[in-house]
Amino acid sequence: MVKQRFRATSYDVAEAAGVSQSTVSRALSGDPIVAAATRERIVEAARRLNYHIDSSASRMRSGRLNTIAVVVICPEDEDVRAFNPFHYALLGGICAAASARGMETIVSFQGAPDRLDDHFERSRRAIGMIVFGTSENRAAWDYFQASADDGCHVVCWGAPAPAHELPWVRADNHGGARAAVEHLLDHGYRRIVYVGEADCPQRQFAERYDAYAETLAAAGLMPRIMTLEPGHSRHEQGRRAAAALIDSGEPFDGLFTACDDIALGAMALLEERGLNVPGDVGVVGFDGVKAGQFSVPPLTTIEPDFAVAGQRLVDRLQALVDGEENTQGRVPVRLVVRGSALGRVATPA
Amino acid sequence: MVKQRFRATSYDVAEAAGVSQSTVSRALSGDPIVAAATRERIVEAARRLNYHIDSSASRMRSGRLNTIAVVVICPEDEDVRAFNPFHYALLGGICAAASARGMETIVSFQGAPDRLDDHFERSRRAIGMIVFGTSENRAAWDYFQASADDGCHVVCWGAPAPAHELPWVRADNHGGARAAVEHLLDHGYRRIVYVGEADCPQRQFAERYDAYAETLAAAGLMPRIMTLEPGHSRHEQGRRAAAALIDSGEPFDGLFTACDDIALGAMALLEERGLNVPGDVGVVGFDGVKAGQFSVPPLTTIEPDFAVAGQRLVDRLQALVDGEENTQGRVPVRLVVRGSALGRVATPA
DNA sequence: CTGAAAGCGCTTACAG
DNA sequence: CTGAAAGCGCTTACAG
Repeated sequence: MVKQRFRATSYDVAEAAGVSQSTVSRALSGDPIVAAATRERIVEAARRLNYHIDSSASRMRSGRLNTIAVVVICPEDEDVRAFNPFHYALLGGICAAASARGMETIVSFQGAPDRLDDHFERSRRAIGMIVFGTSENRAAWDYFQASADDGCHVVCWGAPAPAHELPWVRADNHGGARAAVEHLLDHGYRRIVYVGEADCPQRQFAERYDAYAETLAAAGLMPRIMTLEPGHSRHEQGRRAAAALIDSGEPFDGLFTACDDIALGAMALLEERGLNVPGDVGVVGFDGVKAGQFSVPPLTTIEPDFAVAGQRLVDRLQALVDGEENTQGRVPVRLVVRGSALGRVATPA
Repeated sequence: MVKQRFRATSYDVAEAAGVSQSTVSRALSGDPIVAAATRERIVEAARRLNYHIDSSASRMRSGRLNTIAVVVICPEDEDVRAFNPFHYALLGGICAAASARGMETIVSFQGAPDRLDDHFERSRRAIGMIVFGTSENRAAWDYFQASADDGCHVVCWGAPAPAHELPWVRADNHGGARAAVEHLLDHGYRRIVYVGEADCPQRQFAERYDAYAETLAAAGLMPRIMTLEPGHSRHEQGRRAAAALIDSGEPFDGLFTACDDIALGAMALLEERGLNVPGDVGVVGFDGVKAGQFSVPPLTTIEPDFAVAGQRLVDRLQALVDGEENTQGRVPVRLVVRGSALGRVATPA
C-alpha cells in the first residue's frame, strides 16, 4: 500500500502564514490587491507545505475552465499505425499553443462509430472541442457536426465535406498549390498532372486543385487530373494513379499531388516502372510529412506552419466560446525544396 | 455574445423525475440499489434536460479522478516536425488504452527547460503521469525523475538512462533484436554491424545491442559496432555512420540499427555511394515507423505492438497508484519483413 | 488590505 | 429502496 500522503488545503496554508483562508486564495490566484509582504509569507508557506490549488474545487467554484478537448478522428478500426503523420504534427502544434496560453488539452483518438464521444463540454470538462483527422471517417465527422448543431463549441481543421458547416482553420491551400506548380514550371516541367479526387468533398483538396488549374492556365497550359481509387490507403492510391497515368499512354512530366502520402506512393511506382524522378517526372506533394525526407529522392512539398496552425485553432475556439466575430483562419505554408522536382533531364514519358 | 444556455443540475432532474437529488445521483452513477423503474424515470428526465454530471463537482466530492497526464518529451526547441514518429504511435496507443478503461488523458508536449511542468498530480488534475519521448532531452528526464523522487506517480516508456529509476514499460528488445539479426543471417548476410551508441545510456538501445551480440556469437560470428556522432538528428547519424563504415575499408554486408531513423539515413547514404540495398548490404531497423514503408527499398524493421504498449503503460500507472506490486512490462514485437534485407546478390563491400 | 460567510454541484454516510 | 443533510476545497461578494 502506498502511504496516503498528507495533502495541504488552503486552510493549512492560511494557518501556517497567519492569515485567513480567503487571503490565501487571493494571494495564490494573483489578485494584486494583496499586500506584497502578505503574499510573500503565503507563497513561502504554500511552498513549504507543497500546496497547490485543487483544480476541481477551483473550477467548480469559479465556473471557469481552462481545458480544451482535442479530438483526433482516426479510421474506424482505430489503427494508429497507418495514420497520416500530418495529423500528429498538427496535434503537437495544438498542444503547444494551448500550453502557451495556459490551457490544458484533453486528447482523445476517436474512430469506432460506437465509441464517439462529445460530452466534454456538457460535463464541464472542457470549453469546447478542436476536431481534426482523417476525412474518410464520415460517420465521425457527421457526429461532430451534430454536436455543433446541438450547441457544442467545435472548431475543425480542414472541413472535410461541403455538408459540414463547422468553424474551420485551414492551410493557405491556394498559395501553397500555386507555389508547388510554379516550382514545377520553373524547373522545366510542362505536362503537369494533378493527382487527387475530382470534385473532392474535402475542401482543402478542392482548393489545391483549383489553384493548380489556375496556375497552369496562367502559363497557357492545360490542367489534367488523375483521380484516386477509393478504398485504398493514400500511398496505394498514389501508386495506382501513377500506374494508370503511365498506362494511359498520354505523356506527362510532372505530378502535383493532393497530399504527401499520395506523392510517395506515386514516386515508388514511377521508379518501379523505370521512370526517373526528377529526371523524367517532377513530383511535388503537400503536407510536409517527415517521411518525405527519407524517400528517394526526397520529396519536395508544401509544408503548413504547424505552430501557427495550433495557435489559430486554439484562438478560433476561444473566440467562438467568447461569442466573438466568426473569423476563419488561414495558416501560412512554405515550399520545402528537396530533390523530387529539380529538373528534367530526358523527354517526357 | 453567445447565449448563456441553461445548464441543468441534478436538482432540476430530481424535480422533473419527482425524486430527491440524492436518488438522481445514485441512479446516474449506476448504483444498483436504485429501483429499475425509478432509474428509468431519472434517465429519461436527464436526457430531456440534456443533463450530464458536472465532472469538477463529482471529482471534488468523491475525491476520485479518472485522468492520466501524458507527457511527451520533445527536443528543447519543441520543434515537433523533426520528432520521431514512433512517439506519436505510442501516444495513440496510450490514449486508446486509457479511453478503453474509461480514463481521460491530459496530453502535454514538454521540451523547453523553463516550461517543464509536473503539477498535474499535486493540483489534483490527474492520478499520475506517463512520460516518454526523446531520450536526448536529459534536462526533462532529470526533471521527471525528480518528480517521482518527490512522490509523484510516474511511469515511463523505455527508461533513458541508468541514473533514472522510473517504473518502466519497454519493448521486448531482446526478442526483437534477435529476430532482426536472425533475419539477416537467414538471408545470407554475415558481416553484420550494429549501428548505435556503445555503452548506450538508453537502456532500450543497450538491450538491442546485447541481443545482437549474443545472436551473432551463437552463429559463430563477431559483433562489430559503428557508433553515432552526437549532436545530429538520428537520420544524419545514420548517414555518417554508414559513411564511416565504408571509409573504414573493412567489409560489411549487413546493418542492424538502433532505430528506424538511423536505418533510413544509413540506407540513403549507401545508395548514394553506389551500394545496393539489399543486394550489397541488408538493413534492418527497429521501431516500425511509417516512413520505412516509403523508403526505397522499404525498410525491414521490428515493430512493437503500440496498442499493447499503451495498455501496459496505463495499467502500470494504475497499479503504481494503487500501491500494487512493482511489475514491469514487456511489450511484444514483430518482425515486419519488407525489402531491405531480402538477400545478397553480390560480394560484400 | 483582510476576514467571515455563502455557495458552486455533486457523493455518501445515516436514518427510515 | 429513498430522502435529508453534511461537506469536498475552493472563489468571491460583502463588510470593515
